[in-house]
Amino acid sequence: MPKESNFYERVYAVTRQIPYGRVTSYGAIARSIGAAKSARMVGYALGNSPYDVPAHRVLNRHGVLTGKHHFPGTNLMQQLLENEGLVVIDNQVQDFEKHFWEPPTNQGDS
DNA sequence: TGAGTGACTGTAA
DNA sequence: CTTACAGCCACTC
Repeated sequence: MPKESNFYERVYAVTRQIPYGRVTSYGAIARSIGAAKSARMVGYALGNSPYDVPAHRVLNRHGVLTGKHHFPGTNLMQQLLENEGLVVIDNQVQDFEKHFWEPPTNQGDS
């Protein structure tokens, strides 16, 4: 039986809620699900995400496309972000704070 | 059961 | 400003 790891499920749930043209950080998602210390696992979970979650909208704390190498293509992640109206330069999102989207904290509280 | 690893973060120099 | 180190949790082998 495919046990549903609550941790992963929460990550997918929050990632799917990221609005268009917005971006967030692994740490922000981790905290929203009550696992602030597991920011690394958030990215790990996205890699295993069985859904089409917009993982390209998830960047590190500095707004850098740390996981762009994990995407198919070479600059697909950057292309997707630019396609949403964002400006990416040198794997870094410009005005990251301005486009930053903070996930709902109620994800960790039923 | 135990050891290794990572799409991170924060603090220090 | 950049570079370096340690802590951290969940997962896989």
